[in-house]
Amino acid sequence: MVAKPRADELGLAAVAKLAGVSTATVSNTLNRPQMVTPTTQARVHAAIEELQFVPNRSASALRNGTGHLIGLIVPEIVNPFYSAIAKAAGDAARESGYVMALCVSDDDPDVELEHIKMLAEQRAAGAIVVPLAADVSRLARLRLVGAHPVLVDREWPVDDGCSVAIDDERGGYLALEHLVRTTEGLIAIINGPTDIPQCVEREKGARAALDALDIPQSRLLSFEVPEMTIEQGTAAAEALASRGIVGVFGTNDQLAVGAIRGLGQAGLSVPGDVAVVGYGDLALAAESLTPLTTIRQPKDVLGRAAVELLLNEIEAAGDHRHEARLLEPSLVLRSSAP
Amino acid sequence: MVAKPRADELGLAAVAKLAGVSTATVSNTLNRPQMVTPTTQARVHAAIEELQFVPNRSASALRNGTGHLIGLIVPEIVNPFYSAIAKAAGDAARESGYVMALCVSDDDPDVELEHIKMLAEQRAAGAIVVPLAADVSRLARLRLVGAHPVLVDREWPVDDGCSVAIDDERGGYLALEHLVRTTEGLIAIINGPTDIPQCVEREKGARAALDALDIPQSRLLSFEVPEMTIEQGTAAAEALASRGIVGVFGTNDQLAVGAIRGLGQAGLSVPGDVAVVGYGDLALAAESLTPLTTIRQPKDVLGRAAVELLLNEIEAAGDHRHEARLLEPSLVLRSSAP
DNA sequence: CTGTTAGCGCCTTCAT
DNA sequence: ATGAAGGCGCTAACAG
Repeated sequence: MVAKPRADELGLAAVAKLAGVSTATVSNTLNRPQMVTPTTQARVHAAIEELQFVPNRSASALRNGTGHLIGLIVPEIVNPFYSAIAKAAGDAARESGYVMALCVSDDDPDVELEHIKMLAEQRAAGAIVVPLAADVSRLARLRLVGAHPVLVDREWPVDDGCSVAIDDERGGYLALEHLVRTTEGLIAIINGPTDIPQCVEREKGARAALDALDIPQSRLLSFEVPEMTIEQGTAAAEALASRGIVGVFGTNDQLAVGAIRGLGQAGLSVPGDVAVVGYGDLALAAESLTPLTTIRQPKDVLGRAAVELLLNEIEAAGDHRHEARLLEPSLVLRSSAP
Repeated sequence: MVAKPRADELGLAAVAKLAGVSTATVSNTLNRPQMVTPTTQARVHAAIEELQFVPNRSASALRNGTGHLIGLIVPEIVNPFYSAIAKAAGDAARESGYVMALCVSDDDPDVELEHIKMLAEQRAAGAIVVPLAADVSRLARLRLVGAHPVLVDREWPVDDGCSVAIDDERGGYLALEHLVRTTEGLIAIINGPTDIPQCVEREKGARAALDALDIPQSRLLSFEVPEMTIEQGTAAAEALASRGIVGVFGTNDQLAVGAIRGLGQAGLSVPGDVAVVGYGDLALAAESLTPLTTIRQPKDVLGRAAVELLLNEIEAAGDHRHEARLLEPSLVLRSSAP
């Protein structure tokens, strides 16, 4: 048989040779230590050290059909909500020995699809997806090559995978519950477009709080704005100022911060005349001139949970029940609505 | 010869069989189209479509010694500066067919090292690193396995790789030039700790502007704070308010926004009594109650340039001159210092 | 322009 | 507990 010149010089074979064992033993030492005598392990590790051996994951990925890569597909990354998720998911991935590919779809379905293809080509073990379109069928591509998709902030139309989300209805409930309990009079909800599911859920929760506390729905005035920005919040509050409101629920922190400004410009003080509650607990909320009472979303828990569900699914041999986890938001009290 | 049951059913071989060509032709159609007759290409593509064939990059990575993965190592991601870089780098990577692994070191050298190891194991083609420690020798691990490290925001001690950075001295120069040209009187620079290189550079540039314009250094008062936060900016401005200053240069946007608040609390108006310039052009700057004049850092250019340098180095056969690129910041005029 | 063939480095059954 | 050997899917020589 012809000798393999390279294999003896680098790679697992070289380690085996130096340690005086076979390649299988080296592989076992690395992946199933309990199958190898401690003494042998020590010899192997010494050889690894000596040769500066770095295992080649492409090779094991090829051999095993799947590797230690997972993908995270998000619409944006320059957005504290998503970057917090990315941070948490990346930490969890690393702790489990996985590398996390960052895929920013930039609100473009074509880009999202391109990322899905690339992850499929890399034979990623799975992907955590904050999907753009209601149509999640394109994620099927991933299943075709053995990658497991996990949804964030949306559930599967048919029970076809794991998902994690934050209970937006509950968040809306908490916000309004606080406002009605601490004020008497008209409250306005400044909300984004109704084609954003989160906006609908938050308002639904807000109105549910009214019902639960036996308060007429007429106490809550809806005000819809086209964009969820500070400017729109300011404009909305200026329009609302003359209506005699005592409370404002901005369905994200930008709207709420804008509302505080608009109220101020209209001569109303926060929280003296009007209490304001936001949603999201971005840095913006704490850093605002009058710190914002808001709904905190457990972004880190969300990110870690997504990875956890994904790894569960990967490691589950064949028996695996998909799981749809719903996380609880919480109220953070600050000056704007004490 | 014994038949290979699997290879005929999926993978490149199956495509070859269906298209009635050899595996080499399929490979060529995919990677060197110019070497294949258009007619044949069409047949191959039809077969690919038909079989829903997804090439396996682990296999080609193994074969080629390196794959289509690059890493981005950053200290944080929940920070608009780094997330903007990540966005740009990720876009550039995707456009070139690379997947980008996000590695957040969380200001921990051990975590950074762990990421380096993992990228080495994956045989990443390269890594873009915003390094933590002054010691970049650990990046050598990457070179050992054929991965090319590119530094961001720091140059190589010895000319041993490519790097990109933003000219902080120039930024400081621009900030102070603007302040001295639009005011008359004492200016304060509120700066972070001198062990942060960027802080030193920015102040150096600020003082260089004074020299260049023949203004005595005594017109610029240095004020150092332990942390570059809004709170510290506020505190600094309050302390400075009684000194009769007419201008403030906050060496990041947080300090500048804080300064505006502190000045306001001391009864001084911005820009009426005092002009304020920040640094960074974060969303915070534009969204501040009095929008902030600041120094814009070309974060997107930085991210794309890093990938460009990296790919240049990867694709350069053997002849490659390392490049250290320095990017120009610019002044963005807003209300705080018109 | 296209076909044949020999591994890339590792893992895992099968034997010992 | 350890050794031997085949092949994962693909590419780059070389032949034709």
